[in-house]
Amino acid sequence: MSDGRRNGHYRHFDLEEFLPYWLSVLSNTVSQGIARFYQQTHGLSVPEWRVMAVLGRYPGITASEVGERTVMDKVTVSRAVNTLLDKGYLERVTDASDRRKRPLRVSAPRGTAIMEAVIPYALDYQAALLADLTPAELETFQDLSARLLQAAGTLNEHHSPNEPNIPKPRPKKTANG
Amino acid sequence: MSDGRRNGHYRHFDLEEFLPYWLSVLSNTVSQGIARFYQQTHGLSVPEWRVMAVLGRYPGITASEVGERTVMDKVTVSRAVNTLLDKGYLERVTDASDRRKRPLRVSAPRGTAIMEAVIPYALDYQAALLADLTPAELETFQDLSARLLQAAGTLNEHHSPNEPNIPKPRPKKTANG
DNA sequence: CCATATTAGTTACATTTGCAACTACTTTCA
DNA sequence: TGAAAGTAGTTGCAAATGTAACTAATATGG
Repeated sequence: MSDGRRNGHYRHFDLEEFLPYWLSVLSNTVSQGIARFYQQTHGLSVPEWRVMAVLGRYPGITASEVGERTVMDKVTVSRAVNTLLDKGYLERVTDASDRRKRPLRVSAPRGTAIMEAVIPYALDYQAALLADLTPAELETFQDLSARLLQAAGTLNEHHSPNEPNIPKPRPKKTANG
Repeated sequence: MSDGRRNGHYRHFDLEEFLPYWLSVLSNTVSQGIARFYQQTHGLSVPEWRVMAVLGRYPGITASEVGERTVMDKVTVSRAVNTLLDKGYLERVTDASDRRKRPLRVSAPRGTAIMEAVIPYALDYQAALLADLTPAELETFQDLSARLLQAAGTLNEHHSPNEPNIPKPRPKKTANG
């Protein structure tokens, strides 16, 4: 029974129990607390925070590499990087052997100071979130998440909508449903 | 050790292992496939799809109630509802005993047809995502998610940033990561 | 009853975001 | 070599989103 009907009305469907929906709610709720912190107290947007975080860990990578690691598109990264440069939180040079590449790093005192303020808060926040879970449960959760992510990834490659039935109202990329 | 330092540089921090971040990546990846489907083939945005879904299940509720059930704010709901009315997928009346209230329902042939097309796809997509998990694992995942959501909810109420240290660069609400 | 507060829903404005097109530079290969 | 193709990053424009301010209707309390 995959035709969507059962006695004339459509198959039972509860948004609340629909995986994409409640993952979205969970993600937004979990992100909210920490995001509000670094936004309100340090003026960092989510993309900015992500850029700082990966550059803290991988100094000298380029914007493209930041994008790969953070799953953000290059426009988002570009804008975040430029804002952070303006704020003095990042330094940018030019790769002499390939002048398209602009390696980035967290700047000497200012950028480092921000990270030293935000990271402990982020780790404490995460610890508080996970306080109820045993280490085993956390590991299970990570494992199951990883498997779902894997499944979603392969599904999205192969399982694209067969053919649009409707005037194609302008393709989208965003998601959250 | 919660001061963020260790030998002069900040505490080890991996964005990839940070709960808010990877939940965001998971949520986006999982949502992408199904969202692309109903967007490209039926012209529904994420808020529109959510509105249709809850109205399919709870016919006759108002926009406010839709907002509560979908965790979307009233402006988003209002706009989605008006678009859906324009498209002929919803019907709206006025509550005689309280004329502020405008009960909504999925419209007779057109709205129903959309739902009959999208719901089976959504359920099949979810089934494909979960195909690798045993029923027990799914239940575990739901349980752990629920506990995380609960924890995040209470954290967000009580654990607000103590006091902004910086010129408050324009409060935000959005979150992810 | 009437002033005030509250609730449902919409509108306005400012930001954010995303895709496409663009510039600049490098690689490929004929 | 040098034209074509590819890569790094930016910019322009249009759509989506969020906050606050608004209208309309109802409830409350003196």
